[in-house]
Amino acid sequence: MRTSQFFLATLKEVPADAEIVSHQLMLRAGLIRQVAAGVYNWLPLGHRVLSKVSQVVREEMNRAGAQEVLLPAVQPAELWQQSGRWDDYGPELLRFADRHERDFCFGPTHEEVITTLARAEIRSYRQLPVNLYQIQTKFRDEIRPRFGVMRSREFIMKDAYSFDRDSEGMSQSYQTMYDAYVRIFERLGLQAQAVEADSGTIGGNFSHEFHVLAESGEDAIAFCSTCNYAANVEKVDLTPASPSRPDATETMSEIATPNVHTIADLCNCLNIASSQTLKTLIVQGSEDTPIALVLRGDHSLNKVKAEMLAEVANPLRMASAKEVEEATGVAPGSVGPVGLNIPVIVDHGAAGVADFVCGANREGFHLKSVNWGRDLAEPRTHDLRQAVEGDPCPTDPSQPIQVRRGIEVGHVFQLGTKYSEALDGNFLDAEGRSQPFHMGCYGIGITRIVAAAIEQSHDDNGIIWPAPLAPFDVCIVPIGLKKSQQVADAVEALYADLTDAGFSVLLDDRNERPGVMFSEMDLIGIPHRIVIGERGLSKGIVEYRDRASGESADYPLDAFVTTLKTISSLAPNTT
RNA sequence: CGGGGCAUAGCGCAGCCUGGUAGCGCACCUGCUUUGGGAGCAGGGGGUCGGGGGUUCGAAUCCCUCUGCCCCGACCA
Repeated sequence: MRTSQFFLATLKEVPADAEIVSHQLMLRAGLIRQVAAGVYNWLPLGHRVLSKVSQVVREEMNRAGAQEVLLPAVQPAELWQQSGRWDDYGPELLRFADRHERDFCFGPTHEEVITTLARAEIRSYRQLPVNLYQIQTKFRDEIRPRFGVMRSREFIMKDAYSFDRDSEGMSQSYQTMYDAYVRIFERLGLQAQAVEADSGTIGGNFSHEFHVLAESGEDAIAFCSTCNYAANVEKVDLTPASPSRPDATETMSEIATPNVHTIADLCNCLNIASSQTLKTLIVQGSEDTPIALVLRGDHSLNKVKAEMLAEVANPLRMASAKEVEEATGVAPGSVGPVGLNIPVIVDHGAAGVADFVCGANREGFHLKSVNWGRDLAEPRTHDLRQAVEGDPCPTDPSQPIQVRRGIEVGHVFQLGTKYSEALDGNFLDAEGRSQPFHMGCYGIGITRIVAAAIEQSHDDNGIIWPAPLAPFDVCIVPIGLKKSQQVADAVEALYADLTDAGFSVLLDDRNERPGVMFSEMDLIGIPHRIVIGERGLSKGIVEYRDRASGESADYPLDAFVTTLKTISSLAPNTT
């Protein structure tokens, strides 16, 4: 490809709306352009990268025994009504009606469609197991799309669904996919980490996320420093092996705290640590009654854990100020567990504090030196809080966990029979009995991977593509192309030779100044650069430069194709 | 959905407070010069000032309204 023919759309300035480096560079390098909030055009350069990602994913899925299909993007409401998700999925599901006023949605995921397909076509255990996948555009009407294609509303996802006769088979299919994912991220040149995860709204009971570690990541991942435990912080179990609490040393008293409604205010006012305070959150109960959740002042509520409680509404909803007042008799900010006549569930951390400070259920007052089992009943405890750095590792409690940020690029779930039961996805087993499929589902964010790769690999000059993702393998920058027939001849010959050797080559044949060409080739991140000018040609050499290291060296022109083959095969991430 | 902000040339912005000729840098076009890290000089093109309504002799500027986009929070792959 020649730059004079190629749709290059680079930007010198950083677009004002782009926050994170991958978004900035994707716009500047001309990979994408925004069309609407969370909706993007993929320009030729970006599309080439996208194709590289898809191709690697496709090859590894095929190798793992999965078969590619293409399911519809638009799905009828009935399917979602049957699974119950028409109501459960919420406003994130983009819904619309056709000309006959029939309801449809734009698929955010495809469990319903695939299960219906399997129900129709798979009748016998002899046909199992099956794993079907697609690479397709999804739409999720995110409340707040941000960070470019990192969290867009329209995005491309590889989603696979496995069908097995029993849970052992499902576990095997799951493991096969897990292994395939490890290979995929390795081949893509990404440093990805598998972590234990919550299965969220997709449902199911066993799940791992694959994360690319990056400061800009939206998820927090807990690692153990010694064992190989790694989990989304939402998932970290903080149930203590042996609950303990210091003895009470003081007598409870009520103190005036005018205008104090936050933990920070309270700590300032009384000059105490937030770990010595308790906060009381009122949430909607699963019946109509509100529930009080009590946490230490310095801890925060983990929604996933709260939602696991039978008496808490799922999804979790915080009570409004008005509801709090109706339930407790006082406005938010003054609520405490003492004398509360709604159900109270206390986090293990909060249950371990003695002589604590909490709201007095009376405007302008707090209680001080409060103790469980004395000033109020021994609490009903549960694991409710978000893990933080330094919490004990669930596998080896003697070790503290570390918390790092990650970008979720893949997620594997064991679904079990949730969808097959809801949608009558059954087959006949060897005894002729009807059984529901044991399903698994496996997602990879194709578009997000492009952004994640850039987050992980860039410098001040632009993108540094891992070789397997690069839109072109090598670029040729001629010096004095229009002036020197010698340069023009050498460039054309090398371009042809490299192309014949199987490299994808970008030849900068514009009449630009060298600085412009260097800057743009750096920005778009081509791994290998060759500079050809009269100066070198007179000695029979060309200059080679490695984008990642910035190191350059001169090589003889006549054997350069062989040289580049050697160099590129030595690079850490080769195709 | 709550809170905040922005909308003026392809991009980045000024002008608005205090109403009166729509501007700057980059990009773009032409010419000359230049050619190893986003060139110099000269000339040039390009804007319903997000839409609608109002106030006024006169609105980018003041008022009302709608829309879009961005940020913070709750939500999520």
